[in-house]
Amino acid sequence: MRSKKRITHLDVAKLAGVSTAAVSYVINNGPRPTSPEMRERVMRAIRELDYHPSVLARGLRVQQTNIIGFIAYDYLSTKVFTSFYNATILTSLTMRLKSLSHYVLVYPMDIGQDLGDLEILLRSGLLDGVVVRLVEDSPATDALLEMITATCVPCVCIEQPGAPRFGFSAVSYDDQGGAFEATSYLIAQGHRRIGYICGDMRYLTARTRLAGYQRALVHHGVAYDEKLVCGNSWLPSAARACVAQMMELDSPPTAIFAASDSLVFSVIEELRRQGRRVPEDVAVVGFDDIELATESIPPLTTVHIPLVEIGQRAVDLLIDLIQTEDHISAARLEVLPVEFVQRGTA
Amino acid sequence: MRSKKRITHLDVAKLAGVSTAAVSYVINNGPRPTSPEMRERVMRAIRELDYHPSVLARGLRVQQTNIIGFIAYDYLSTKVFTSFYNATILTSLTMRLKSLSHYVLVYPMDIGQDLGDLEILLRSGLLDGVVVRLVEDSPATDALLEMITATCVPCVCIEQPGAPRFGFSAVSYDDQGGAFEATSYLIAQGHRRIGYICGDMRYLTARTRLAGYQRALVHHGVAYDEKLVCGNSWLPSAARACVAQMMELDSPPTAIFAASDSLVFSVIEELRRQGRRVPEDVAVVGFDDIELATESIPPLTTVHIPLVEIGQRAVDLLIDLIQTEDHISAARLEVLPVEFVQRGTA
DNA sequence: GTGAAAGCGCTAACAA
DNA sequence: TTGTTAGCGCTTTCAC
Repeated sequence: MRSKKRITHLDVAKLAGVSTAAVSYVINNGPRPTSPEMRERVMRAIRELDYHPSVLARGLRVQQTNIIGFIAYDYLSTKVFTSFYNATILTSLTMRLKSLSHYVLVYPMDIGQDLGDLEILLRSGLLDGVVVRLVEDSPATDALLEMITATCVPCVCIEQPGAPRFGFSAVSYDDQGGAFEATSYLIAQGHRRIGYICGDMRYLTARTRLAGYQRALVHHGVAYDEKLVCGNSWLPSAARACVAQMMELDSPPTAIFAASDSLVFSVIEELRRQGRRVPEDVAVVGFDDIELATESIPPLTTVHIPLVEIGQRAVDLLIDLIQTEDHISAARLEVLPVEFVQRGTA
Repeated sequence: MRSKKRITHLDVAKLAGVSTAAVSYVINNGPRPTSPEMRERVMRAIRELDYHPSVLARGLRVQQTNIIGFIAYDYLSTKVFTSFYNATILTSLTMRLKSLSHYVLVYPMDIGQDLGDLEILLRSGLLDGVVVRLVEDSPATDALLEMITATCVPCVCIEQPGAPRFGFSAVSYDDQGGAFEATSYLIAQGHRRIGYICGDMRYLTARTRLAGYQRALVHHGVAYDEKLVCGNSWLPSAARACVAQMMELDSPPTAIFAASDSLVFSVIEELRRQGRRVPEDVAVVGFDDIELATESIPPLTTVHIPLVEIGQRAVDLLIDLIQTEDHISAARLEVLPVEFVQRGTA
């Protein structure tokens, strides 16, 4: 890198006794054919010198770096990667991109934060494209999307599609369908008093799941009781408080549907503290299917989100977008199905 | 990026009626002084054209990209970012580097995996430096460090220092001291039968904490009983099994020290399942001080690891290393203190 | 089939 | 004080 003089393709060319162009053709398998014999000479020289091309020089020349940005746009950027969603998606993106010889540059950002720094990055030419995880649809998010549009950097949204007018491709999952199915399951089990623990309602996902819950009630003719809907946070304390409150109702719930698995753990904890058994006294269903869901006793009945597949699809769409030169390929909105997983808590 | 022609410093120079060099001097505040008047003209042209420099071109020229790699070298790279440690460190690194106008490129890697791809990256000139999180000290890790050394890319290790012969700077924390203190605390509370739930013993940290536990016993003259040491996994099921087993001993533990907070949750769960109260019947202490530690009831007594500070220090050391041109500045081994936090479980 | 050379956008040494 | 220009290392058009 430093100190040592860098080996360039010129060194390789000299040693192999060919032109620099030839070296390039060999390395890239084109765009011009090369004789096997020259090929061999070049390869040997490369090995001998331990030559490694400079991405910078190549990038400058071809205007492409094979680096993709992951923009995690969330309320608390300091917690961004400790969140199950972002961590799982980041992992999935990284793996998929690695298999395509691409790298991932992470860029956490607070919702509402100044967009200037990100714009500098996007306009710097460092990134071939970005995937941005969206969690809501406020004006701040619109502003972000607006800015990205202006930079002309290929972009795919994840989890929440941006406003349609931006025309970005997006891959999300069937949040409402999952909530509908989970609730329907509980109804089918004979439950008529079903509590719903909302997550932080600033998140679109929390609202969509609530909508699915409500739609299921209506669909099956079960009365909606707002006393059975509670919470506005992803924190354990909030879930416990909600449970405590609900169970004091004259007609307490016989089942509880929580907007996330981590919420469910607290729900169960509080239920047990009150001496109630899960699922015998109160059935519980979660959402997410986090890793620990199968580890708990009993294992969680929940809704599986295909986060890994989401990351993979996002990568595929993005790479596609980048390759179709006039990247005006129609925006694709993919909504992956979720899967209700019946395990031990309901 | 594409489609639109890129605005270059030449455009700016023309519009401002100055030389391209002048543009560079203004943008970089040097290395030559510029008259305020010209400065103003250039700045205006930049704004007018909405000019953004190309990192690629700049990088090629100055051999510096302001991109740092984060190599997460662990057993299961597919789980890498869902781990509390990596996620927290990544966040900390990213934030610190952002404040220094640097970017982070993530590179998860399985222990023992082929090093070829990483070498290509390191030799590509894309990265100014790397911080690598180490969790053990096997030959595989040595091989990794060997390779990094050969590439001459500035490197700082995190959590575990590499073998001294590589001479890398490292920032870790006082694992053994923390375990010693936690155990000593329990002894001071009058406990003489203290169980220890090991994590996955392939991790150096699991072994070091065990050593701290043992040292504390010896130091305070408490008998060591190997029947009180159990486990070889970070999974909840393992912790529960250990607790179940220990509590059946003729002389069961009155306190349990677990190698991680997540383990503690399972310990408590199992204890409660057996109808025992925490901390009245059995005191419990964890390690890590994860976010949920304060959210549980009762809140966890645990050992706080300054992961955020570790990330920051690593960044500072690395940036320092990069800037001291002849980066042969002596390796610095920093061991940050941990903090025993007495809360509700012991 | 192969080589020479232009140029990607920038910085900094050299001139003036 | 400011302008000119030679590269950084690579790809690819153009000429042979």
